[in-house]
Amino acid sequence: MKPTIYDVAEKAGVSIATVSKVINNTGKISDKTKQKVLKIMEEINYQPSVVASALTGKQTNTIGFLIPDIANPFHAEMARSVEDRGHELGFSVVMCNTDGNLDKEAQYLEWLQRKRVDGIILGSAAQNNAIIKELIKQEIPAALIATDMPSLSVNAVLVDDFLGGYQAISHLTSLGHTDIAFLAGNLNNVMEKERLRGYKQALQEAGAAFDRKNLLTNNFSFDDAKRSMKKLIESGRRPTAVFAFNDLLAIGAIHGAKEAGLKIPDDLSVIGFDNTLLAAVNDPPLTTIAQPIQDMGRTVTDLLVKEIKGGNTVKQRVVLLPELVVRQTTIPPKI
Amino acid sequence: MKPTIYDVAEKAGVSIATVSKVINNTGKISDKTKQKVLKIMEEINYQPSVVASALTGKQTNTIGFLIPDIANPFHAEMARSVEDRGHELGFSVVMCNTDGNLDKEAQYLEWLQRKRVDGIILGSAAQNNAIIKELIKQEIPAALIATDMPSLSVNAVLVDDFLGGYQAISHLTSLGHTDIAFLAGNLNNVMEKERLRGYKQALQEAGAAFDRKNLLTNNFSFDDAKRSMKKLIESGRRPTAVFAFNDLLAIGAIHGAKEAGLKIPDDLSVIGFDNTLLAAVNDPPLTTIAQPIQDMGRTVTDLLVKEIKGGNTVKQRVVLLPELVVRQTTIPPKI
DNA sequence: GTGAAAGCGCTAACAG
DNA sequence: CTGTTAGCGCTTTCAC
Repeated sequence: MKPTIYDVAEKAGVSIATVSKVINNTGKISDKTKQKVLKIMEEINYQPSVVASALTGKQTNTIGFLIPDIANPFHAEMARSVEDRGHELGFSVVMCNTDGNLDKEAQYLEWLQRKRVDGIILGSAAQNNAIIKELIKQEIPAALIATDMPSLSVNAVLVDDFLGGYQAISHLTSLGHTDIAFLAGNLNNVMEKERLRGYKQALQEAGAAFDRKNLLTNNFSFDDAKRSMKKLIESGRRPTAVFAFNDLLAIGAIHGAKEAGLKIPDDLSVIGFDNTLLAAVNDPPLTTIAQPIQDMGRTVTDLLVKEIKGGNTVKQRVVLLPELVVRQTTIPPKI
Repeated sequence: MKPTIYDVAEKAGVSIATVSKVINNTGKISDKTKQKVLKIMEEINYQPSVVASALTGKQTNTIGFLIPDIANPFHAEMARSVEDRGHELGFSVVMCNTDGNLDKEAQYLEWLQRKRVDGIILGSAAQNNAIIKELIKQEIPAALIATDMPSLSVNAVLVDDFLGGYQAISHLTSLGHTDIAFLAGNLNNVMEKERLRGYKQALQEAGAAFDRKNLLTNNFSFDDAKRSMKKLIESGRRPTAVFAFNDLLAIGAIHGAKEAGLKIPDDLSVIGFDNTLLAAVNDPPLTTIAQPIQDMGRTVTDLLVKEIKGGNTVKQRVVLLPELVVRQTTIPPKI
């Protein structure tokens, strides 16, 4: 059997209360008994049960992390930084893949509560904020990452998507492009809408007109992006540049364009978003808008833990700024 | 306050024991009281505490998952499938990034035990099996994934690395290559050694000689792979094909080769390992040896859960077979 | 400084 | 069928 606090107490010739105090460094105990207890704990390799202490009202030092899909490099890198930071702060993180599915989300949330996690990071709650409201009502610390919920009082960290879109297009227009396609997803979320706004703004500032036909939607998959790019080009439309919603789609677009006979970047400049591993590894290396993924993960974790520890701290919304990373897929258009 | 079993009991006019029975579907209770209790639970939104029930000896329905690095696509895909399967079986999974660091590993292991996870999947325990022995001694269900521990009695799922190496090289020799570099990592683990064995075997069967100079090591990073490939070529050595330890390294090699002025696959055939997203997305799409990542994750999870539930079941070692996926980076050598 | 004792929310005999 | 009761391992007053 695993040793309990009673075992320690007995062998050390003290009461369990005393042992508890040395474990938690609370109350007053003489240095002598403290050492004695410590020694015994060491000897019998005693590990205090988190379960038992959680039952008495203490925290579980666990946070739940809801993400759409850990296999997606963007989310994986995020998860990595959340886990790292969480661990530094003494928390373990349980991951939950929601696939953006509301039922799964709700199910996980309930499950996490039953496990008494101390707080929850929502990496995907785009569609339904009822869920978050519930969380707030139950007074469970929560924090959003890369999800905007303007009407809610929750800690959140996001990236300035408008600026990201603006930066991407400004880079392109400064190179001389004016006919720029936007390879979006379903355009149903704030992120995309903001980037689109940035796109339009930059276009306008460059004196170029916005052409509705340059707006491509797809289901966020590599293959779909590839297909729709190919189709676009084969249909005769021929923008000189593409701005994709993320690196994966950008690379899909590149593949599609190549299949349609174009050369990258000679015939088509391409810019992505996220700056994941994919962008660096692509050939030619992909110009992209970098999200500060590390910082985002770190920051939400800090925010959440602060709320867990501090009780009623002021909620904040941290907006991180994206950054243009110029690599080799964007050049001036060939006339 | 969150409702407890007492609240339910009181409002339903029964004892807590009765409530407990309907929660767990144990014992015998009349359908009538059962419905009544169920109704109340619904009404006050009662969620049984996992913590409390764990304290009475029941399981926590949590499994720990130790991985070197979730940001690595191979591990991320694995994590995804472990999480999916775990969730299907009613378990949540807490992830732990070890970076292959023994201290971190030990620390996490202790932490997980204190949390009373029901079992642990080791995705990285390559170097020190003392840790696993300890786990076994403590009678904590454990399972290994993609890690060989020949001398231990643990559940494990692995892929036949010898076969993988053999398949890769056979494919290459059948195309006519005989001068094939092996871009490995540090060659310190069984996986690499097995693949090397496969490499040698296939080479020999093709009547080609093994040349020590074709053995390249690196620190498992993209940049390092790129650098060492470039250096090799510039040094005048010029194999007609490369077999890389994983897709990332393969792509690194491609970049290095290109920088050295070679064309892929015209001047150099390249084959990777894993068949991650990277391979599919690379341009040209990378020929690779596919590991059945999904199945591996699913299988370990099943194995572990069976052990958790079943008690003393017979341990097994499941060896999955890799598969050659021919894409566009391997062609016959130009003479 | 230290210990006795009352829970935390739930499960599992054991009675009835 | 249903209820009583004794813990699970730990924290936390409150006495001494």
